[in-house]
Amino acid sequence: MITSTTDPQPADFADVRATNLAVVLRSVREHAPCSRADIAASTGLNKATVSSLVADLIDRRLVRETGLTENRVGRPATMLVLDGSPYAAIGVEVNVDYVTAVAVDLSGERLLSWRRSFPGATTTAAEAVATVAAIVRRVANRMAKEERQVLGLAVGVPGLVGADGTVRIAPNLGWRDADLCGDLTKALRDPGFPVQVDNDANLAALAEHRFGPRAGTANLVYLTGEIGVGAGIVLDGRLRRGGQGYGGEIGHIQLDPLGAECRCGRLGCLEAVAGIGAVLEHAALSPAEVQIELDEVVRLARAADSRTLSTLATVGHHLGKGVAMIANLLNPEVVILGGYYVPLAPWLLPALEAELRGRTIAPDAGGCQVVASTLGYGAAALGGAARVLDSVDPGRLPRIS
Amino acid sequence: MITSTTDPQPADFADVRATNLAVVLRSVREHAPCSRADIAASTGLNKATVSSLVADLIDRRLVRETGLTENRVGRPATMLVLDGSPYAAIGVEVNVDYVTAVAVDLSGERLLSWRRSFPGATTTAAEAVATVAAIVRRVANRMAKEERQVLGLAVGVPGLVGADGTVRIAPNLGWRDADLCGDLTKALRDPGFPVQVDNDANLAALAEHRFGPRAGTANLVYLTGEIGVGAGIVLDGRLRRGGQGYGGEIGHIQLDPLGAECRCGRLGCLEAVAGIGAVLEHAALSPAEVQIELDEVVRLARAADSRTLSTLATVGHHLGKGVAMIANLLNPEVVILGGYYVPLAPWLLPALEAELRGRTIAPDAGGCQVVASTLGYGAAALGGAARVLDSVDPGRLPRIS
DNA sequence: CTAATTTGTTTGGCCGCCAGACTAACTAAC
DNA sequence: GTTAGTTAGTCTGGCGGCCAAACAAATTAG
Repeated sequence: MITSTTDPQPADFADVRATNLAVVLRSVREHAPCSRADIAASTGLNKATVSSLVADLIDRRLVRETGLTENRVGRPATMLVLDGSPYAAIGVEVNVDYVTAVAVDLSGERLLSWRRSFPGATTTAAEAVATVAAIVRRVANRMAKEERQVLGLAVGVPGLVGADGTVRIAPNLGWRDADLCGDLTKALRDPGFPVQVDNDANLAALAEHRFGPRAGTANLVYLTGEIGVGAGIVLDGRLRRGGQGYGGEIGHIQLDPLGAECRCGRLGCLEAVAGIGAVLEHAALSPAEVQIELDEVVRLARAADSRTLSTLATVGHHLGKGVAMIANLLNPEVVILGGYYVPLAPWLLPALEAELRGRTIAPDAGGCQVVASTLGYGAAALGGAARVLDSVDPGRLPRIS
Repeated sequence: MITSTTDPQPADFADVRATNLAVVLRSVREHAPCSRADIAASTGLNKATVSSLVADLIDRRLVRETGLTENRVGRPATMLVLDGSPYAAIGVEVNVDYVTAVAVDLSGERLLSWRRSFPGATTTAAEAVATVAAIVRRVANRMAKEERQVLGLAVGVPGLVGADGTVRIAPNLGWRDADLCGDLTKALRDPGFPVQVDNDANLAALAEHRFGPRAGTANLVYLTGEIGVGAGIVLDGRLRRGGQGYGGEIGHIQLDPLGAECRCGRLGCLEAVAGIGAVLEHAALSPAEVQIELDEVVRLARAADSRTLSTLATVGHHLGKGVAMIANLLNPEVVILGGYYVPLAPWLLPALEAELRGRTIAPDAGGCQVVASTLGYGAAALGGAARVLDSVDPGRLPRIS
């Protein structure tokens, strides 16, 4: 049955068509290369209907016929794949110490992936807008050169982002009430594509949900391991933001009333006792510096330096407390550690898992697995692109025929 | 656009029809009494379509014409209301100290509401099945006498309930791996209606979502204040259970590493430091006894007994920590305190709110309001009925014409 | 070369929504 | 009391999209 997520809206034929277009497009994405007959079989749609829908998608240049078929009995099938070439989606992540930009095509192929150092903590929102706009212009130009139409841009920011794309508070960037979405649109001067802004953890969760090794997992939580710690929550297959869009703010939940002081002024926040700052000796600012310190920590851990191992175990235990909260409250299938947690995962996970299993009421932690992200540092930016792709409504794209 | 929650399923005309039937039914429920023209205006459906859909619903005895109209210019309208009479939904809550059963009609009118003491802590699952079956049989007989068809039964239990209706663990009842749903179905011997089992907090959240003063709020969390504490989480308009259905287990999240020992063996669980047991002098077993103690606490609080006020403030502060976690992670519009918290709310809320506001990163706690439930002790049972009503697919009910 | 097999298109039918015309029933005002 | 105005609900025809089934196409097996 058709179920609308919010207020039930009446349906008509256009909806049926749009739904089925999306179904077929998704089927191609997941099973490519595949034939029309395969699609009909796997979706349950009639062969004739699939033919019509595929023709529509080909008209819109979302799908392409690729050569013929294998050697087997019967008429050879014309295989279909996503047509990556005519479109691109751009994702950008602004963080405390770096900016990342990626562009992907419809099939999720990464067209480019840039990362540059960025003094976020000392940059105003207005300056950041200029920087991001410059990067986006360069990406857009590159896409134009490849004759790709840019479908949209989504920017991830570590902070509270309202539904309208306004950054309410970004503690680690020092921004308040910055209309990033509006200003960026203005700075790009009629960019010809929609601009969205979202929380970085939300976008990273989307990236895992679409591109990660556990893609498609209906319930997953992504934990950013940047200077700040945030959670992106996917439940029942969709990102959940809460009423005002401020969900996932796990970083300032108190884990230890006697813990270290957090930059937010409270004591023992998860971010303070289990953030990357609790691992590194002193808070470095440039990603290069953080990277150097991080490499050093990894080296020491490999060398079984006892002080390092104990620090990492402590952080792992604290992180386990946070993950246990998530597991108890939300019971996700997977919790994914991202950012700087990734290289440290081998030493964090044992303590984390012990804590998790000891603190969850459900047996075996409710089946909750904890893994390190494999998407690299650009997860949030990639997630921005994923969000753009998610918002592609196949029925709305221009027809060429 | 039509959006399916899980894997996208193809749509056809039957789906359009089913969707629109549900839209019209819901419109009648929310705006009753109303005319066909009202429905067309509020849903955007064509007048002709609405007429056809309404005729269908009348055939299925879900909707009834009720007299004519007021005095105003133009042709008088024939008003429509939900036809409560032919159907009933049954909800039951099994808890540590009582069992509640309610039956409601389609419009949510309570047909009956029973509550009886029940020694849950010393009762095996098998005995409970017999007790519940007996109650349900009596309710079903009563409904049969009123010539109502029972649409279904949902039973709420304080514990982990799997997707198949198996009670994995109910700590406060002492049950493990009880196939409550299956056994109950067997005990009822071909009841002629579907039987579901769910967590009590989940059902109570559904009750608030459908029948409470904040009905329709897209993001709300219900906190049970029974012997145990659990959360029911509604996000984006639907109950979210997580991967295995074990979400909402907030009761055993550690709030205070130095806190009192919980019956689960850990220290400082929310349930131990902010459950009803932390308010009452000693854990009483029968609801009558709990009620007497509770009344005494309320009396003392009214009389401004300093020890009582300080106890309630402490519990309120702890509860505030828990609610702050929820607000930070999920950003709901409302958190509803239920069960035994309700009569204590006037003294709990000030401390709770102070803690909440101090611990949430979003300004003004992300717009999160905390209120006491007004649905009474039968919230979970009522929610069971709500769950049955939610699963009513208007297209599936028999046509009479 | 024929049979078997599989793909994808064509045809006709059906169903449900919509727009607009039309009928129905009432109020208001002259 | 008659006429105009207003609102409710039904009827008709058209359209769009899905489906079943027949058919055409392209290949392998024997």
